[in-house]
Amino acid sequence: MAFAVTIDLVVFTIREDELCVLAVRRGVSPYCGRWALPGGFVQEEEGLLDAAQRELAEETGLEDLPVHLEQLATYGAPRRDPRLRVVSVAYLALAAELPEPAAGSDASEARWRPVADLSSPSRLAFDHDEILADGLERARGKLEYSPLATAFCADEFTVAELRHVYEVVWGIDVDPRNFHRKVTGSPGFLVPTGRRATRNGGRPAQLYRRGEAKLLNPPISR
Amino acid sequence: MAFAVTIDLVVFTIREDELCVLAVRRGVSPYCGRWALPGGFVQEEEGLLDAAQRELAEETGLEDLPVHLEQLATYGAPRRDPRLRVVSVAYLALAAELPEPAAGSDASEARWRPVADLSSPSRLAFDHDEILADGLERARGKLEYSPLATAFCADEFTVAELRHVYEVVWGIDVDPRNFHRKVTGSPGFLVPTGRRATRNGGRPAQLYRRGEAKLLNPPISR
DNA sequence: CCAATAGTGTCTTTCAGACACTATATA
DNA sequence: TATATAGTGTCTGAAAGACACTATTGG
Repeated sequence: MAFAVTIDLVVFTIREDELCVLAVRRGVSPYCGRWALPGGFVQEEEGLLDAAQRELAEETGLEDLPVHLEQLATYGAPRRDPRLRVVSVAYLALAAELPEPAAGSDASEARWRPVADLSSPSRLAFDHDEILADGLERARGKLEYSPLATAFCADEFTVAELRHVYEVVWGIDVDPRNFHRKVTGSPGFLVPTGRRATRNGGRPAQLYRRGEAKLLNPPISR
Repeated sequence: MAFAVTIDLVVFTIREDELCVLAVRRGVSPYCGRWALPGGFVQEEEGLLDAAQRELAEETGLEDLPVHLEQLATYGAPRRDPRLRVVSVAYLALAAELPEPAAGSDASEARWRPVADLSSPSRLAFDHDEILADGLERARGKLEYSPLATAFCADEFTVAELRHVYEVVWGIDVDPRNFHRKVTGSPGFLVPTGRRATRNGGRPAQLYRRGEAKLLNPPISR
């Protein structure tokens, strides 16, 4: 039995206080005209992660992206693609704010779409609603016990910017004082650069870079 | 580009104070004679989870197994199988103690092997060392914040038996008093049946069944 | 000066971890 | 009786959450 194997990407970023996902409008059948997650076929001599990185570079138009990329899950229901039997390996990517993407070969349009606009009966193509929901849940959960939130920030960032990531992804308010104490007290999470920045008036904030820590203990609870 | 798609199973159980994994000795090339994880090809009209359930039933010889089964990860390095391009979707299964398994069609032998015996340079076939390691890490992590440990227990079990699961999987001692307070105080985790049992002498213990809770909050920390 | 944001200190409650103690079975 | 295991109570230290307070900028 022969299968086609594809990669689908759930790429999140934060733009203007909203969690956004990279979406493409399909220009070919099936689901022509419908919004979908970006993706494509795995090539003959290509590993799965390699394929995900290639697709990500193609869709965003950028090389050497400073993004987090991890495998999410694999979807292979017999008729998820009406043309042929396709098994799709989904990857989750988190990126700092990027420029508006360019449309790829088989997409008539590519855009950052607020995740809130794609909920419920928004009906992405194929089973992409399910993949998006799984990606969102993974991202939300991982913020708790990993330093993943820094993947949404630029190379240098303030504690307030990092806190903003949590607030947008979780959709709740976080106490600035307790958050500050927690993240600056978590060893290896943040490294002060010595520089300071004034972003929105008020006292200038210390700038930080991601630290070496791979796990947050204790976690930050939702 | 055509791929073969397979399922590989990481099936854990606890036997005689040891965490064991279901392993088969390969009877055909490649890796003939070597130990491997059980698995097989996904059929034409079969979903991935369906295939995993079918393989699990075939390998253990039992239907309607009361086991936990979840997708683990997907492995697709270009030359992980020397014969052809294979993408394998691995599933993690956790089961209460089961009888010694029967060998399948392409395996000369099937056995429960202690995980400790398969560490380091044990060299399972293909990339199965990596899959096993990923499965072990997933199982260990999930015990912390989910009621998954009950999947290793029979339908009715004592707090001591549940504690034993944590001790064997994590390889550490757990304080019986604090553990008892914690799990019985976690709402929806355990449901007392009213029955009692004497397993090893001493005061008989209350018997419990799994509750409805899908998440443990706060988690039990390693 | 005031407004706004950054960052610290302090109090209360909750919970993990250590462990003494009581309860109920078998030999 | 002794012994083994089940289950409860209590103390201590760490950390979460609430929030008063100080610090440093711009207007």
